[in-house]
Amino acid sequence: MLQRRIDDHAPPTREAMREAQDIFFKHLKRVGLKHTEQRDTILRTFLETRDHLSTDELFRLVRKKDPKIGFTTIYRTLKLLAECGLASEVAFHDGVARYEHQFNRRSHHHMVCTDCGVSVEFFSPEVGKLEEEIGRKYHFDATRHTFQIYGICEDCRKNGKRVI
Amino acid sequence: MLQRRIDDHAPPTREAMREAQDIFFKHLKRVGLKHTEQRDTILRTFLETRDHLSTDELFRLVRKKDPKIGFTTIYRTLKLLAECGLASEVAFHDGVARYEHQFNRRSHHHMVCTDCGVSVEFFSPEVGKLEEEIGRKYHFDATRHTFQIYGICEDCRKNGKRVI
DNA sequence: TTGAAAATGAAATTCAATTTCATTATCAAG
DNA sequence: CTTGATAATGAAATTGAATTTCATTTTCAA
Repeated sequence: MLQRRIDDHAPPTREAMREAQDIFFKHLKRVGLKHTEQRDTILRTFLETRDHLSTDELFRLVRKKDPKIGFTTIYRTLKLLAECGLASEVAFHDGVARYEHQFNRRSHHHMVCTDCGVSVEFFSPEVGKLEEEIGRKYHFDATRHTFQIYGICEDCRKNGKRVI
Repeated sequence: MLQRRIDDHAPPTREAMREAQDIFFKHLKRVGLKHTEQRDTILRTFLETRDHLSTDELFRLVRKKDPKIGFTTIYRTLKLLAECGLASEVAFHDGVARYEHQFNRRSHHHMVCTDCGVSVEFFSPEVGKLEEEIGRKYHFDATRHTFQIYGICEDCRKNGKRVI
């Protein structure tokens, strides 16, 4: 399913980029991995997006910058980025894993159109509080949550049922 | 990943069972499908559980009652049950789709231990309100939501890191 | 009773996710 | 600088849940 976003998109500043690279390479050092050209290219490409990218979609973007970088490396690098908090997985239940970058982003959630796949971000601090509260109540060490709302967007409602 | 639940479990009354069967067979009729022995057995088996079952797990349970029923029929019947609201999919992100029955169940959410897989239900009416509110704000016709909290349960925290 | 339509289930297929492995690159120590 | 141990890379193979196919059987309205 196609994955547009209807929110605005500010490209990262040079400074933000350097800060993110710093986080990534400190993480690599910490877990005994190496700094490579490929990982850097992938990180930079990823930060320039604000979409919800599947591994394959990021692969296509990275390929424009360096056609020699393989799918497997994208796949593994996304896992590393998720490990150090620069990326997070968003599960929209359309059969593929998607990632969005989390650098300098406010905590947010998504509402997804089940017809055309478009998503909107929304902000809802209550949900974070709920996580903490419920965790405490049931003696879980709550680490994260997922919250998505599904429905039909205005456009799809107007245009009627899609054929494809 | 194994999927225990730590909530209580009341088996369905004979009356509840009949009511659910009624909903299912009315649905079948409505969409022009037929009433079969297999579908009835699958529904009854499903209602007797309150776990979060993968298709394969339900298949194993059904097989005890009628070893001739195949996996494919379970798979298709679960989709039908979801269509008429008797089942709903719960995505715990452990790589398999799970279903829980929704008949005579209060609206609830799950908190899942990322170590051992155990889950607890919790009740949080605020989340439903939030769905409605956000939908209105962004002009979506909101139909459903997913909300899960992930963390480490008390047992796993005490026992330390699992080996398996 | 009957025949058109649907259901069944074993097997095959699909496809994203993940692993394998031979080759290449990184980098800390000398 | 070397060097060599260790990790990274990427093409290809594998995995496994989800889904489809298809020949046969069952359902049920007329």
